[in-house]
Amino acid sequence: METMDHWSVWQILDPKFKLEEKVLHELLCGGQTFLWDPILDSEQLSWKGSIREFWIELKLAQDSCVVFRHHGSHASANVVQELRAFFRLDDAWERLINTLPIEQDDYLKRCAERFPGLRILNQPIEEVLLTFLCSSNKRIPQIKQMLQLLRAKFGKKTSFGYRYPSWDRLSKAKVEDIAECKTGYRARYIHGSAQVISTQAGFFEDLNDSCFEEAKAQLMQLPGVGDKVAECILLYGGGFYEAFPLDTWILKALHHRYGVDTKNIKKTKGFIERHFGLKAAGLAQQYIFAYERDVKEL
DNA sequence: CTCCAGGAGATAT
DNA sequence: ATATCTCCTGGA
Repeated sequence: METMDHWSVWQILDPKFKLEEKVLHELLCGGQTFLWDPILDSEQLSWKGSIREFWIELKLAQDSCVVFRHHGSHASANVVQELRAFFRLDDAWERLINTLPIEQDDYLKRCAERFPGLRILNQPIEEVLLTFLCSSNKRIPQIKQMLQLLRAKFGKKTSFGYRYPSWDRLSKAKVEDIAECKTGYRARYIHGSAQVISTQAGFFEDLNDSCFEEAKAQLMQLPGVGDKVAECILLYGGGFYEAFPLDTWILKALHHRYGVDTKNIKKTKGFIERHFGLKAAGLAQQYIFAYERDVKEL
């Protein structure tokens, strides 16, 4: 087998897009996406992963600029466009942050200062749905493994790897075959969701045309999609920054840092809306999540 | 060995 | 509404 390792030259993504190493790592390996692996080559850290059909390597230049190279024969301009969308470079992050109570909230300020430039990535919602159907009761390495197996078994093969499987393909898969991908009881969720999606034409298109509440209700009709998973899908795949996934880390943080009675989900959601607002609550969640996993105090 | 992790769903109160 | 139990798997 011939392995033509055909990589483009390294290029700057955007001269204004600079990040610290720990922030880029958090973005690519912190639980938003599960398609990137850190690579340590000759003391230079980089990350290899994929976005749709593109296979990409990212690293930081001396001046902290994010640089990339890509595999295969794609035009660099297309990869740039894809990466700009992925990192949401054209979103007004500064303005979003300004809607958060950073100045009145020392804790949130500390979180934000620990991960400057942290943002919400933009991923295909149909991929994010599969991702977070796999996520329940699982840690990042296990979720990664499940997705890798699912892609290898049901995804389209490309010259460099496997793409995310289509929901059409998953709808024709047997539960047992999905379970072989170490998905466990989630295999039923994936299978069941695939059945619903394949019988509802335009399922994902309708989500894009819906408001947050409507889209959430639609998603929660799918087996395996509860409140937390729905909020993840809407935040990472739907671009709804008001979404605020309540996982165990965040619940612990809200309880210990703000004294919220997190046993009471309604009170908790009320606090979130009052304190963080609806414009960028999801971004606040991301800062807090990254911070707490980093400091491991709770 | 036991425990439980970045949950959802069913059941019982 | 709220609490408790079970559901696969793998790592501590």
